Order: sequence, then C-alpha cells, then structure tokens
Amino acid sequence: MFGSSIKLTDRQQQLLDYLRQQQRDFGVMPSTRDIQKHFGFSSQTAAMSHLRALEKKGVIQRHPHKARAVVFPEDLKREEIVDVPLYGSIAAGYAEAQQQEPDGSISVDAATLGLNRNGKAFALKVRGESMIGANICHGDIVIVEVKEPRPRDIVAALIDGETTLKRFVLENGQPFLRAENPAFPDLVPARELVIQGVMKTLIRKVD
Amino acid sequence: MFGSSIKLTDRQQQLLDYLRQQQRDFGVMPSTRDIQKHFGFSSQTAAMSHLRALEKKGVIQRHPHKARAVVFPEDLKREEIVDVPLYGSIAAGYAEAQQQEPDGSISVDAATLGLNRNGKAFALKVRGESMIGANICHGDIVIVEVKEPRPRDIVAALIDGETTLKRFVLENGQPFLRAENPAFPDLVPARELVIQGVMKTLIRKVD
DNA sequence: CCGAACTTTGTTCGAGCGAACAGAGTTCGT
DNA sequence: ACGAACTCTGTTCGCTCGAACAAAGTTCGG
Repeated sequence: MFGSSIKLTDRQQQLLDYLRQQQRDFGVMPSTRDIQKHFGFSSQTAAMSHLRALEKKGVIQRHPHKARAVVFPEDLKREEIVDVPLYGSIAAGYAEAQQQEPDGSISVDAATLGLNRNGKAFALKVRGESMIGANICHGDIVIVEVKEPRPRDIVAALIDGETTLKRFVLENGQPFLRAENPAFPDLVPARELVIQGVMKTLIRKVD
Repeated sequence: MFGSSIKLTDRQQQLLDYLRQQQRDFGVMPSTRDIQKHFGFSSQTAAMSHLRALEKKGVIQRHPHKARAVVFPEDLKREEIVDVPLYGSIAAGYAEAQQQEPDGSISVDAATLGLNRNGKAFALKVRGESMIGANICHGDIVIVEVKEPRPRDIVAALIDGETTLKRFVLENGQPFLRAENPAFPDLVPARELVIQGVMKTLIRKVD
C-alpha cells in the first residue's frame, strides 16, 4: 500500500510478532523489561534499540515517557469495532432478550455496519430460499438491529417458534409478512406479530 | 446477553467513556494519574476506586501491578481484525499493486472474512447487475483476495481499463469470463486475462 | 576488507505509576 | 431516618519503567 514495505530484520520481525501476540493475548503491551526477559536479553537497552528501530520504520508508534505505550498505527486509523453475536437459530421464548449462547461472534467496524455501540444487534444465519427474490441466499449471514420496523423493511420475525427473515408489509393498516419468493405465501399474523429486528447488513462467505 | 447489564453509576459511565475515548484516540490507556487530572480529582485514589468498581462490574479487566493495564474484556475475546482497503473502482495500470487511494476501509475479524493478515486483499464496490444471477447486486461490496483463481471462482478482472466482477470459467483449456446475467455476453480475452483476485466475501448494506 | 547496520552488554537515574490506609461528604432507596 | 453505595480527599511507600551513555561483538554488502 505504501512505504511500510521497508524490510524488517529477522530479529525485528520477531519482536513485532511478540508485541502483536502480547496485545492479542493480554490486551496490554509488554514493557521493555518484559521484552528483555522474553528474548533473554541481558539488558533492556537491547529491547529499547529494537523498539526504536521499529518506530523508525513506521510499524509501531510510541508515546514518549509513558509506560507500555507502544501502538500499532493501523489500530489508530481504525474505526470503532462492534461485536455482534451470531445465532444459528433463535428459539421461541427468547424473542426479547437474546439469552441464548451465541454460535460465534462477528466483529466489524461500526461504519460498514451502520450501527453504533448502543444499538443492540445480532446476526442470524439464513436458512432456506424464501428471500431469494431480495438476493438473500441460504447460508448468508444477516445483521439485524433491534428496533421498530418501517414498512417495506426486511425483518427478523418469530414465526412458529422460529426466527425467519421476511419483508414487513403494511396494507390497509394491516401488518403482515411477505416472503420474497413466489413459492411462499404471505403470512398474516394469527394474534400478534413478534418482530425481533430490522435487517441492516448482509454478509456472505463464499467457499 | 448476560450479567454485564449491571447498571453503572453516572460517574462510572463517564470514566468508562473516557477510557474508551483514550484508547481510540491514543491507543494507550490512561494511568490513574491521567484519570485524576482529567476529572480534576485531588487524589488518584478516586480514580483507583472507580477502576475497582468498574472491574467488579465486569466492564473492564486489570493486570495488577502493571502500568496502564486496563483491558476491555470484549477486546480480548475478539478475533484478529484485518483492515481491507475499499476502492470504488480500480483504474487500469494499477492492476498489480493497488497504489490508489482507498475510498475507505473495512475492518472485520479474520474468521468472518476467511483471510489472514498475510494474504493481500481489497474491497470493491459492485457496479451494475451483471452478476445478479449469483445474487450480487449493484452497490454490494465484495472482498477480493489476491490469488490465482480456480475454475468457477468469481473473480475481479481488468476489462477495458476497469475492474469488473465475473465468473472465471475454463472450457477446453480456454479461460474466459462469464457474467451471471443472460443479458451479458461471455468475454473471451483478446490477449491476456488480468485477474486481480478471487471473491471471498460479500457485504451488503441496506439503507 | 571496510564500514554500516544490526545486535547485545552493563549500569545508573529519575520520573511514572499502582497500591494502600484512614477518613469524610453525598446521594438514594426503603 | 438510617444505612449502603457512591464519591472524593490527603498522603506515603516502593516497585515499575523509560531513558541515557559508553562500549563492543556480529553480519553483510560492496
């Protein structure tokens, strides 16, 4: 992408990997003494020199006179990340509070998701082809924000004790759900319509 | 989701927001003395107590006896995040090295993307309906990994000085590109076929 | 072969920083 | 009105940690 392609020494690469691993595993950067011990240096100065070298090559940034103050530049440029729990399916009874165990988690920056940290959201794995007319396929992952739907929104709704994706339609003051597939009938709610949220984003992984 | 719903005091929320903001802006956590100064406390102990309270409520974790060692639990559970540059379009001549300025950036965890830090990738905004048969719409964002395509892969290819998305097909030893839309003809390469990468993931934002 | 960059040693200094303790004012629910 | 939780003060102790300096061994390209 740019000038970061200045080559690193073997040792410098090792140090960088160590920094990254520590940050991932503990969330905190090692001090120069931590580095010294990990690499078996007899002096912190060795660690210091390497950090200085890495900083000169632009792969890290440092805040002078602050402890454990090594930063990766890419982390600074990054937007805020939000974590969305992924449910393979949502069982009945958990319509309001998602108290189930997630099947995993999806972490994306808020900007591409169109969400903020406050808005509750979850991800749902699509089953079946009932929304194929909206180009939503079996196996796709849909990010759903918990909020009131507007007409024509695609929503996650609780039907027969199972969450499915449908389009929310309002005709003559009567709300109902419509599949985007001629093979599926409209669904007029028997009693009440349990809408769990509104689709905001779609993610599809190809093999 | 779980017990993190223990309510925070106003002051505790302010402190948490401050921690988050500092981490975003500088990549480093504030020390107790930084907190003290920021809130105008006359003693660090106030900061200490609040940190302890936040830790007890589970919204932060701390590494005892380490400097600036406050961690957000969600950051620890999170998978590795990779940043993918987004290009609205890729002009000719930049087929190999993406030396253009990105129109933005997408940050997603590696697991969701199916990529690792090493593999080069970029994101592309889809224009037109030529892949509608594969349920890829105008306006979708496609993550493309730079690598050799296998037959039947969907690829980003350079055609007439512009990058487009097509299916890579191999028939009788002859490679060509096929749109997933009957209104578009097959594209047999005049001279050579410039494949920029293979589609790995699709992201669609709905209004 | 010579020098530049990389790598490591050994030591000292002083500010950074978490931790602890005793005490007290404030808010809020019951 | 009583207590619990929240909030803040003032101070001291001692490890943590970055920084600096002088020196030298190692690797490697030209």
